[in-house]
Amino acid sequence: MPNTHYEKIEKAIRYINENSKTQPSLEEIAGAVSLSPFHFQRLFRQWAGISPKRFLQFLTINHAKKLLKDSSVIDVSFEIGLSSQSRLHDHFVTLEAVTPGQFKNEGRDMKIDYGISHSPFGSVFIGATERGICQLSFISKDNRRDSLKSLRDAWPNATISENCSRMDTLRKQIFNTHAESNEKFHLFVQGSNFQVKVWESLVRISAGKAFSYQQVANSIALPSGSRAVANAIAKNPIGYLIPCHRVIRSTGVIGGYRWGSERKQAILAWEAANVQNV
DNA sequence: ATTGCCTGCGTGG
DNA sequence: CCACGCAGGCAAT
Repeated sequence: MPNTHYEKIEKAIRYINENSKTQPSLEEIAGAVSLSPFHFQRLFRQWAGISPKRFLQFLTINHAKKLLKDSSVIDVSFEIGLSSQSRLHDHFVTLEAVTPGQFKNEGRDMKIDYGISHSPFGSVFIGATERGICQLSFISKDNRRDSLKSLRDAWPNATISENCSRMDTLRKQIFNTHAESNEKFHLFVQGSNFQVKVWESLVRISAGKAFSYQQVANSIALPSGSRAVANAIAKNPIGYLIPCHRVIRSTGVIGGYRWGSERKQAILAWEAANVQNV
């Protein structure tokens, strides 16, 4: 899956958003990403496993509203304490967290590997300690350096070294959708108590579902805190595995995303396509 | 579907 | 403490 595939997808989504009023045809969209309708079809089948037409349906406001309606309530009845488990696609995610204060005492001589690899949603920067994955960010050509910088800023005492092959292996496991993988991932994050609480509730949202910021606020018993929740979500250091892309506006608008709203839409539609294949 | 006004909250100084 | 800004919500159109 070359990176150019995702770039085309993203471009198509942007074009659709910008021309939503005129309801562009498939031919028109294909033209906007400089592909023949035939190649456009093939690209989508390869990338998402579904036709562009189906894919477009997953991008509509109606579909998003339906997701919100079907999702009901996040089950937050996990054990109190800083760990939680969730099924995500065909693998499990556990979350371990420290507050910045705790980290100050424990965080000496920690080792972090990092590397850049290629996902269905563009290049990813992944960082991992012995205790778990501590960063996953999507990168574009103009922010290549930022991910490494934020890793260094977050873990100033750590020994950080490049290990592309480890991250490439990890990347394959993370974005693998085949049922036999059944991988387990351990995440190791640093955040305020509030942030961690919010991130934990995100991990409990399974693929193919979506919640509004309001619903997440309800789930942590802070019904008036939707904006604070949005703030906390925006600080999520581990994209995709902490599925902040599954939180959208209550109106069905996909809303903002740290790594670009189009990418959020792409991931959601891709998940929708994969879930229904199960 | 789009605007504009409103909110309460955590965060950082 | 207090001021700030927010990846939001909601009502009106």
